[in-house]
Amino acid sequence: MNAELKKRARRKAERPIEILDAAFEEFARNGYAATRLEDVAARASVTKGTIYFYFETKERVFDEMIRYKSQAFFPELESYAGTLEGSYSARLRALMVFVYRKIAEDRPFRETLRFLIADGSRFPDLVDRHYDEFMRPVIDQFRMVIEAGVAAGEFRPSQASTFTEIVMSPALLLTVWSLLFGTRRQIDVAVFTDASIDLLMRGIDTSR
Amino acid sequence: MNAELKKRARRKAERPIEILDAAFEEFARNGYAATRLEDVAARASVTKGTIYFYFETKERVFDEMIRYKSQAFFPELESYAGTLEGSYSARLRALMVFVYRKIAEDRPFRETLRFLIADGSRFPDLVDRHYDEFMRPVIDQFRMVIEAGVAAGEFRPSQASTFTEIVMSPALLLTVWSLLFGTRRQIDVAVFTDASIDLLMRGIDTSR
Amino acid sequence: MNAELKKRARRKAERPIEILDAAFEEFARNGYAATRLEDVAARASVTKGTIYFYFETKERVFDEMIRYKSQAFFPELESYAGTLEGSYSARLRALMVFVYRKIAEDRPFRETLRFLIADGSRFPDLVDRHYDEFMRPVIDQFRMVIEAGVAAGEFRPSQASTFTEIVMSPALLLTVWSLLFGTRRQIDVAVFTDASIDLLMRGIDTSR
Amino acid sequence: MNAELKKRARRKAERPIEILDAAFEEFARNGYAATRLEDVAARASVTKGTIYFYFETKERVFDEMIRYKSQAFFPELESYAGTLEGSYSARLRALMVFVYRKIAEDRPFRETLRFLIADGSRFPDLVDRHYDEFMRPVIDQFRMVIEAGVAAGEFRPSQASTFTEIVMSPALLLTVWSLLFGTRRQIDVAVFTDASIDLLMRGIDTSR
DNA sequence: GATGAATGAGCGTTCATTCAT
DNA sequence: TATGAATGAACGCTCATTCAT
Repeated sequence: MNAELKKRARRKAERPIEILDAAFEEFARNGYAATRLEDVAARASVTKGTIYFYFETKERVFDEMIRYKSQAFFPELESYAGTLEGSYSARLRALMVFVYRKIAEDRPFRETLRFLIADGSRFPDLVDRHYDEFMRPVIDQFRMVIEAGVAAGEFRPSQASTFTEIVMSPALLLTVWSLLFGTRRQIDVAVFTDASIDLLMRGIDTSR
Repeated sequence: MNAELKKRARRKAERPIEILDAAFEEFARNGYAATRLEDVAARASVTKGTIYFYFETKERVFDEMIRYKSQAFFPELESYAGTLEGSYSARLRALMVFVYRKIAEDRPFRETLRFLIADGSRFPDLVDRHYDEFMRPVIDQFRMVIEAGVAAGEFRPSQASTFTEIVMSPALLLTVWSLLFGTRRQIDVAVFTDASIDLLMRGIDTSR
Repeated sequence: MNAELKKRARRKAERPIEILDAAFEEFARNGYAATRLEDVAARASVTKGTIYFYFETKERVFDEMIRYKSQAFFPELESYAGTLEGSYSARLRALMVFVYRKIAEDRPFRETLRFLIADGSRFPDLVDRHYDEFMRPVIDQFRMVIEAGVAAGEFRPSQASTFTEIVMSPALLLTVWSLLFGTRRQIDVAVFTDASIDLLMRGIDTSR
Repeated sequence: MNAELKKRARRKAERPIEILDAAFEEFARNGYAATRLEDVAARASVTKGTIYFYFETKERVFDEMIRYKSQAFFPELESYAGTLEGSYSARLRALMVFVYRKIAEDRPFRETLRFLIADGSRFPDLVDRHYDEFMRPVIDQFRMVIEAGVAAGEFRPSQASTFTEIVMSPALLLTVWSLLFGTRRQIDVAVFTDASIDLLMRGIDTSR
């Protein structure tokens, strides 16, 4: 009976998470407005009323789902960045591989981007948060490596340090591609990443 | 009375277009599901019934709005590409400027991308059409210039010709940035374009 | 050109009839409430506006359609009744055959009954009219023959003269059967008529 | 509180029935298409939403209302038929009285017939069901008695056993009369029944 | 006479939200 | 905690009716 109790307690504690997981799937499938809380409830194996026990409104379910699903890239990134070593070129390459892979493989990240593009105007806080906790840290890490590389004479001085966004733009394209075409026009992430790195590092032009 | 007649006739002919223009604004503001046809009607200064005189369903309004708003980049691109001359490097730069500007300045293009990212799964035909009439033509133009440049020995052989998407990815980032942050974190398109071109042409790395 | 003019004039004169014919078909198919004037118009090869040129409202279209479709049985019946001769038994048989056939074969009659059963409460005048111009005359004719037959000693005195409805009830059953089951459970009208006549004339019982 | 609970539980269980009862009244008054679910709801003292909690569509409300209202004549008839005894003539009379009374007194039966005549084409299953559960059983009972009577030499062989419908046709006339004229031209059921029985048993004709 | 664009009231249906249990 | 019956506002869509041409 103690075991039973514990199981129940554990389940109780996990309820909100189960609901948010279900919400993620449903919102991802239909978008914010077209998702019915009833379907979220069904997917989480609870009833609508239960959702309202844990969350005040549909907006809150969405909001907290996003926060829950998009948390924790920041520390991951920082910690990875801390391990970088060797030439700045190697560091930049490694960072790009890391970020591209994250973006390409992390469905929650991808769908969060979809949510924010679709309904960001209704949830401006989430957009800001996404910038602060994903976009900016990534840009900052790129900038730091690039600036250090320039200082070390390894990279030529260029706009790349002011527009670090450029360096992550192929990764974003990968994401948008996936959001638009799903599995229909899949791009080989590894090869695409290599190509992007190659291009950004060495350029197209031979006339230098 | 002749003037009256003409005005009426002209208005009649323009009704569907006025409705689609209004639909664009409302769908852009709220997304597909959260847009009320009543609001579209009000913005177009007609009543709900009138919309249904011209369009069968809300879906059709959306679909035809997208088609109407995203038409005609293809010929524009082809015609521009036909005027390219000079070194392949110059041609590629010119093409990038042309495409980046289009993407950056054309709100219908931007919002169409938002629509497709948000509700593409409900309108797969529109997604395919967008690929066929925008993405692929752009990619093809880039590829042609790059391959010619490589053949002429002006560009080094690289993955750039197999992953031409990379070349347009900064432009896509510009779009997504705008969709996400609106005017809050605006990027200077001209400078960003220059930077992107510079980077893609010459690369970051100095070690060559 | 004179011919053209005449044709046009004729068509013009026939327009309302064409509309009422079309209305009959549509109302028969869907009932009053579920019929769209647009469909009536289409079937009559005119536009909705034209219907309103000839009829004030949908109710009037229905009303006039019923009057048009159910007219003229009265004189037909009277004139037929005038031709009856021979024994009263033969006259009654002939009258039953005449009435049964009319009911069985006349789709407008059948559908009118459907209309009145379905929407009679909305059109009480039509119901009264149907009674006055169909039900009562039929009953009266039966009654006259029966009473004359009784007076002549050919028929036994019975309730049949007060409840003449009974004599026409098999015909009504035929109608209802058709309205309910369409062609699914068709009854052979001729044989059924004979059987009904036989039964009503001679009875089931042998113990007399 | 226990009383409260019970009352609530009972109400909950009765809700669908209350709705169907209300639906019966409204559909009977206006027909299927012209009935507003809002009025059904009001009559049942609930809101529109509640109806949709119990029934999927307006069609389902109608369908289930018919099934609920027209159930259970079959067993009643069988059980009554089991009690018949005495001469076949007496049995047939008794059966006719039983069926005629049922038809005359049972408003749900009458209105069901109206529904099926009016909207049967939209609900073919209901029409079939009505045939299987009302028309055929009645016909079969009549046929069995008549055939037994013929076998016993009490009835003369006639078409009455192949067209048993004739025997129930006066009852159907009674129904149609009521559907058409309501209380305006009421027929005295008892006397009409007697007259019908008399006529069908003995016939009009004296010339035998 | 005839058209057909336009209206607007109305209805079926949905769904976020509430609340008694 | 959790349920699920109940609500009611809202929205897509329909269609009888009008009216300028």
